[in-house]
Amino acid sequence: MRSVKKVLAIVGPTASGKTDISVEIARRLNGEIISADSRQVYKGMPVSTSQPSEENLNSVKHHFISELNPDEEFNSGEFGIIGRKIIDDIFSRNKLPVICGGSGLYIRSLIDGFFEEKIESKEIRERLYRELNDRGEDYLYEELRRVDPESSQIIPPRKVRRVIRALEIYYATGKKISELQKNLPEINFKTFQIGLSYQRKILYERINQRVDRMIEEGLLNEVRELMNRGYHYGKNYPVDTVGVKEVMKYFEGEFSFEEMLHLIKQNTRRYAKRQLTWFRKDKRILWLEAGDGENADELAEKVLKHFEEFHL
RNA sequence: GGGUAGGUAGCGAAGCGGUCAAACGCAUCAGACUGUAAAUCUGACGACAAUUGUCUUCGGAGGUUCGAAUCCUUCCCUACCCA
Repeated sequence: MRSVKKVLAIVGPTASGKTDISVEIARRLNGEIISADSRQVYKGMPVSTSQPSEENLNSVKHHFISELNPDEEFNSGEFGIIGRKIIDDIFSRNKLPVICGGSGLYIRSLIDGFFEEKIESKEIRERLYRELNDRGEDYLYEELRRVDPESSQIIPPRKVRRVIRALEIYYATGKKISELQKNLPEINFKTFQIGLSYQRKILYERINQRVDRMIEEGLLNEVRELMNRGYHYGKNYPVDTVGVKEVMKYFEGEFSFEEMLHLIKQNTRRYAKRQLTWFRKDKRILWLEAGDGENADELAEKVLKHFEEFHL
């Protein structure tokens, strides 16, 4: 008989200090970090996405950091599939997988699994976008209602992208997305999720400070470089990122430096709020009140204690 | 001292006799979301009851009117201009 393997996941909103804590823990428990962050996977934006420091990257093995160019597509489904392979591999080397990230959907895909069929059709998707243009979103929604009523119940009419994705799958395979979504993969590990929580006010202060630091660390140069390489938030989704988009608009003269700074902070706060809404819904997460002054070591200590007490 | 423009809910800003608790934007809060998720989308937002409900608001005080944020008088304040 063998016990089910345990995986540790550290979640929380942006600027909650996940990165430092997870590195500390990985160090102590002989772990490797699986970054569950939809933007840190990309190269060329270490400052804007607050990637782990060079030092951290060197001291602990990280996965899904700086692996793709901003014109390469990636998504939560693929992340889950590849991530699970990596988790198996980490276990096979007798190490502990430590998931760390703020992209809720990615984490869900990784630890709970989405259907694994890879369905993507550029042509169909393009056709659907053309239809959207010509006939509007109501038309597409009607189409979905006809083709996959169950999904149309779940997907709000205004969420065009999801309507399109559902239709894309239907036309590419003849299968309904609502049916596919019932085929969840087997997950051979159990995840203990711990969330870092702060009083809203403190979190917002941390966010504001972090944005100021990003400027000092060369955010503007980073974005300039992205632009020089031809990336733009209008055509490369990975670059449609808080902190990048605003700087691009600043360079394009859309607003002043002050306005840009203000907007980055504001949008980051909003992002954090959405993350909290997402994570709050997952009742499996154990929340750890992080307070203000605590350092990564102390917090890591607490996380470890809880992790040890977590039994299946 | 004179002139002009203003003072509206957390801020910005509409409204200029009834349909105004008062448009709209922002901030804030709450929520949805299984393959672009740092994205996309929804709702609440004077107070209280928390669905049709009640109460207190539109610088202050008076007044006109069946009825005022909207008209009149007066006072206070702000900005700019002339002294």
